Amino acid sequence: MVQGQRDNPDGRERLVRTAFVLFAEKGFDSVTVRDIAAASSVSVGLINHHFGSKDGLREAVDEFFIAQFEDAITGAATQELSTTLDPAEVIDAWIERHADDWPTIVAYFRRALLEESDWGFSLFQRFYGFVQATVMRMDAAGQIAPDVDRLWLPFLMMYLEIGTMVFDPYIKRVLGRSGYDRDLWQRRHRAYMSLIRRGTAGRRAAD
Amino acid sequence: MVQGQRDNPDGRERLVRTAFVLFAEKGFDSVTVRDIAAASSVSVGLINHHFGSKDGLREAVDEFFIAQFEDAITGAATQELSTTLDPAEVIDAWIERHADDWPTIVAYFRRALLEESDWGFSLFQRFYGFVQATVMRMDAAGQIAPDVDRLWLPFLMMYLEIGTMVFDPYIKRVLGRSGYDRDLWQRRHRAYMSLIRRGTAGRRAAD
DNA sequence: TCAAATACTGCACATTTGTTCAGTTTAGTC
DNA sequence: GACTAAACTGAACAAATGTGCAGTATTTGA
Repeated sequence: MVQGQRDNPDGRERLVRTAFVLFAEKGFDSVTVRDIAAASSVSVGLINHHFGSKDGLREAVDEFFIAQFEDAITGAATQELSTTLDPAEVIDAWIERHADDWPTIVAYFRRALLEESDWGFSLFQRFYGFVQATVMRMDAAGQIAPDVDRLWLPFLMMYLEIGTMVFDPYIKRVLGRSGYDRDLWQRRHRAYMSLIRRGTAGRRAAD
Repeated sequence: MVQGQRDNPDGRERLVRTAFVLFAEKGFDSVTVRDIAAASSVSVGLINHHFGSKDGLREAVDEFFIAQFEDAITGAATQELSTTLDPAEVIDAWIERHADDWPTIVAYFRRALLEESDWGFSLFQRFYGFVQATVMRMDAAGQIAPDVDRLWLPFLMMYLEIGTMVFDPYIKRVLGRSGYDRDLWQRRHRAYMSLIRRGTAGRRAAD
């Protein structure tokens, strides 16, 4: 039936995957239905047949993105929390697994944030909830000094987490390579953890 | 003659200021020349008369923005560095002075960064240079531990600085008010300084 | 094998949008 | 007050773009 179509890369699915890449690259408004149809090797009419409108296609692509993103992020998060492996190894494995789609996912993520759509907000909110949970866990473990601002800390940590996603195109131009290159990404993770724990100066009291 | 026009808010200047606000609110592509002309109470033709094209207008608006932004940022930075006043007072004065234009400036800044245009990159680069200089100054003053990653630190600090600019629309929806509200902005600044200096745990060694 | 449902095509249409340009108004100069 | 240059207008134009739809091909189920 209709659902069966999603298995083989024909028509509907090819449109979604192609549109996903094009939207990520150029933004929703800058991509025409003719571009998408041509890149998918189908006719323009097929878009409206399956999705009703260009906006309908966008919704489908949004869902597709969420699935990809969710998979990549929460997969990594739960893995990092639940395993006793060396974090560096976990990161390695994660990069290895998402090397291909990650740039597109990041690019799409950027667009979503820029557009201030409702679902972009829900994405932000989910991220916020995740970081907030991390903060509460750290707090319960006594890793956060009493005079640290509990309101801003989660936001600041979010900035640090999302920063590379949002600014990677510029990182690339400053450093000559992506912040998601294996070694750079690992270094970033260590630098991030270090900054969170003890800032730039002095060494932390215990542990 | 031509230059004299810039003094009184007629025609050309009104177009630039209006377009600045509209671009910041909706983005370049989503604003039509007719929107701009109508909001400026002039005819469509005048845009091409003065700027040659819609892109010409954008360039003029970019220049206008840079002037505003430069003024606001570097003014605050130099003031904060050179005065012996309480930083809180400096921030207060700064907020007071830019309360009106700041939201528009921030919104335009968001668009510029997320569009990946060349001049958006130069904006990023300028910011990067500024933060890097701060890091070097801190380093020279011995405020940075030897094992801190010198490559990532400037970027991470940038994320913290720019974060509120880029994500303020979402902050607004999470907290119910802008991160640039007087007290929130002050708290953010303190939280930022604290995080940079000593992280979340322990107290710093000296000072 | 037949029929109905669904995938798919591609042209036509209406709307939007940036640009052009011939004409009009305004402001400065001698 | 006449002359000129610049500011300004607004209708017309062409290109681009999303959508509708009548028709064709393909798949599905009995």
